[in-house]
Amino acid sequence: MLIRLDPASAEPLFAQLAGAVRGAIARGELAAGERLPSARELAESLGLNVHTVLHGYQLLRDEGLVELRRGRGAVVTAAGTDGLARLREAVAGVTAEARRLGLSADELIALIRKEYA
Amino acid sequence: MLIRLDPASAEPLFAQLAGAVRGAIARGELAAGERLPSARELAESLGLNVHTVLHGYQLLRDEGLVELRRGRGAVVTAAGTDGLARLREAVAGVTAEARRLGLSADELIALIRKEYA
DNA sequence: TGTATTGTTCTAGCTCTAATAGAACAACTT
DNA sequence: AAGTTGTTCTATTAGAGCTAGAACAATACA
Repeated sequence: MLIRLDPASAEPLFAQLAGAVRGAIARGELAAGERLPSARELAESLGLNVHTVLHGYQLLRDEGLVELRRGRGAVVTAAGTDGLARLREAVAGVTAEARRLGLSADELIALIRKEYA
Repeated sequence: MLIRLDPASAEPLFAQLAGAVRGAIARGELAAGERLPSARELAESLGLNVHTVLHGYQLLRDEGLVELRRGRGAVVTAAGTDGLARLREAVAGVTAEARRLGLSADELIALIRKEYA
């Protein structure tokens, strides 16, 4: 799993890291049960602080995509791997775009219904 | 044009302001050539600092949505409408993906609302 | 032309978040 | 039993966002 981070981006490093893992899961590059590198390991190879990596991992845990256990590390959950993950990314993209355009949830949903009909 | 800001949001005030104007343009509430309130005026009515409003205006200018001129203020440009087209494309992509996965419109909308919350 | 309006630029200070750093600790693996 | 790994704690640094005040330059308009 290749991870590229942009320190100059407005998006925080921990969020970029979480996004990279999220995308890898969505694209099927990471299967359920698979282990991510340990935080210390990944921090070393990315030139980041351990806390920054753990921050990203904890974000993924809060989203239900990975499980964190001491001594074992971060493991991809089964819920994170099905086709819904891909859809979720698409949904996130659309909502972000809609938000960026200042649209409310209802306004976006009106567009969706129109498109679905 | 009604503008609502949430000071508690993680999104900066200047970005929220820009988003509101952006949405109004996308929805056709603001036509090309129309003038926005002056920064001092809008800052007063929103309870913000002039610099914060100008920061938002300058963001819109960098995006090509408005033109800024001293003595005249912020004027909506003609290029202001293609953002909506981009959103429409994204919406089409998501609905296609959802259909492919066998989701109903309501199931998709549930995801959208969850994402928007 | 003269005057008011409006964006531009500058300095300054405050607050909060992100990121780094080091350390001790608890749970799990082997 | 020993090593690995996430958890928690305190602390510091750097930068963004916001506010504030002032002076300035270009435009609009009477």
